[in-house]
Amino acid sequence: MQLVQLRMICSVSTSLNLSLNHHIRNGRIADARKLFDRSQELRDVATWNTMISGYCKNRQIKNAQYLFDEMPQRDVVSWNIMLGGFYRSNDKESVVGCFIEMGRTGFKPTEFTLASVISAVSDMGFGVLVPQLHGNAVCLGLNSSVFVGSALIGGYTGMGCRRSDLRQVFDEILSRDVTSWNSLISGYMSIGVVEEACRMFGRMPERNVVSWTCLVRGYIQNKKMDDARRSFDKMPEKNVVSWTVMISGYERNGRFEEALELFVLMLNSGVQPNEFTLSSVASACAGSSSLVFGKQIHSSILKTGVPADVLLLSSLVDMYAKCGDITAAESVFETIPEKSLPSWNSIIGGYAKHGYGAKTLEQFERMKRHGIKPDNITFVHVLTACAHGGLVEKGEAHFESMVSKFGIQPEKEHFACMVDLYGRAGELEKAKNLIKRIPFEPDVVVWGALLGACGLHSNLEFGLFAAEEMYKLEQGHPAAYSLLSKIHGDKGEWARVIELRKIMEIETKKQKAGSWIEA
DNA sequence: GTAGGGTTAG
Repeated sequence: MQLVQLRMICSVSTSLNLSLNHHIRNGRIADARKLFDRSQELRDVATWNTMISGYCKNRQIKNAQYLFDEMPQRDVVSWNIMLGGFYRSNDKESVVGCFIEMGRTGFKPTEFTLASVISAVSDMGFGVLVPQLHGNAVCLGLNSSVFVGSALIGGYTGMGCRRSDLRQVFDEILSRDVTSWNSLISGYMSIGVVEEACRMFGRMPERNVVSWTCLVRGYIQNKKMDDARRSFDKMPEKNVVSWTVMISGYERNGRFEEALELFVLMLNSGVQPNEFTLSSVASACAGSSSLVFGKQIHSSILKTGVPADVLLLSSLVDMYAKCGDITAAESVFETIPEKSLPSWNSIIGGYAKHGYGAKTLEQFERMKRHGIKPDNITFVHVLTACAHGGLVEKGEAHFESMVSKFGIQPEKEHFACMVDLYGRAGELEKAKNLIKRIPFEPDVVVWGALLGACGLHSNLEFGLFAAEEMYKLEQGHPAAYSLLSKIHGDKGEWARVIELRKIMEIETKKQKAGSWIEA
C-alpha cells in the first residue's frame, strides 16, 4: 500500500519537474518559481535542483544560492549545479569554497564536479593545482571522462605545459567527441605549437563551426593573420562568434581598415553582430579615427536594440575620445549606469589625451569615490595628464600612491611619464635620479623622455648622456640626432650641428634601405 | 535535475 502511494507521488513530482523545465527552457523563470512555490508537497530533490539550475542558467546566482541554502536535503547533483553556476557567473573563488564545503559534507566528486573545479583553479592562476586534481581524477577513475579531459586540457594549457602533456590527457579520454578535439586544437595553439594544431585539425573525424573558429583564433594568437584569414574564408559556415574572432583579431593587431571592411562583409552576409562584435568595431573606429563610421555604429546600436553593455559603451567612449569628440565621449560616459574600470579608463584617458589636466584628475577622484580601484593603465593616464599640465607635486603624490595605496608596481611607462613630468618642469636632475632608481633596464621611451626634456631646456650635458644611452639601445634613432643638433644649435656650436646632420642623414638612409628590403 | 570547446577596453 505504502509503495503504491510512493509511486504516485513520484510520478506527480516527475510531471511537476517536467513543467518546471518547460517554463525554464522558454525563459519564463518567474513562472517557474510560482509553480515551484505552489507545489510544496510534491517537491523532491530533482524539483529543487531544476529550480536552482534554472536560476543559474538565467544568471541569477543569488537566487540559486538562497534556494540551495534552504533545501531540506541535497544530493551530489545539487552541489554540481552550484559549482557550475558559480563558475559561469565568474565567481571562481566560490567554486573552490563550495568544493571544499562539499567534501566536508561527505560527498565524493563526480566528473561534473572536477570539470568545474579544474577550470576554476586554472582561471584563478592556480595552475599548480591542476596536476593534483588530475591525480584525484585518476584515483576516482574519472580521467577518462570527456568533461574532465577537456577541462584538464584547458588547465594544463594555462600553466604553460609541454605538448606531450596535452596529448597525454587527450589520449586518456575514453570516447573523444568533437569538443575534446576542439580543446586540444585550442590548447596546442595557446602554447604556440601551430603546426601540431594544424596536423590534428586535419585528422579530426568531424569538425563543426567551433573547430574552425578555434583554428582561426589560434592563428591570430600566433600572429599569423594571413593564415587566419585564409582559414576564415574556407569555413563552411560562419556564425557571429567566428566573424567576431576575425574582426577583433584585425583590430588587436592594428589592422583597423581590414576590421571595418570585414564588418561590412559580415553585415552583407546576414549575420547579426552582437555586443562583442560591436565593441571590437568601435575600437577599430577609434584606432583609425573613423568618427563618421563610429557614429554610424553608435546610432545602429541605439536603433537595433543590441544590448549596450558596459564594455560596449566604454568602447564607444574611447572611440569618441580618440576621434577627437570629447563632448560626445562625455555624454556617452554619463549614460553608463554601472561604470566599470574600462569605462573610467576610457574617459580619464580621453581627458588626458586632450590635455585637460584638471578634468582628468577630477574624474580620477570621482572614480575612487565610486569604489573602483584604478589599475596600471589608469595611472599611465593620470601621470600623463600631470606631466602635460606641469603638476609636479600632484604627479609625485599619485606616483607614490600606486604602490602604497593600490599595490600596483610601476612599469616602464609610468617611469617614462615621471621622467617626462620632471623633464618638462626643468627638473632634469630629479629626472636623471629617477632613471637610476628604475628597478629594470630603462628603454628608449624612458631615455627619449629625458632627451626630449633636454631639448626643451637646451641642456647639453644631460642631453648627451641620454642620447648616448639611447644609442646603446637602438643605434641611429633619428630623434636622438635631431634633438642633439637642436641643443648644439641653441648653444651656437654650428660645427657639431653640421656633423650631426651628416651622421643623421647616413643613419636615416640606412633605415630607409632596411625598410625597403623588409617591404 | 548537472557538461566540456570559440567572442569585448587600454
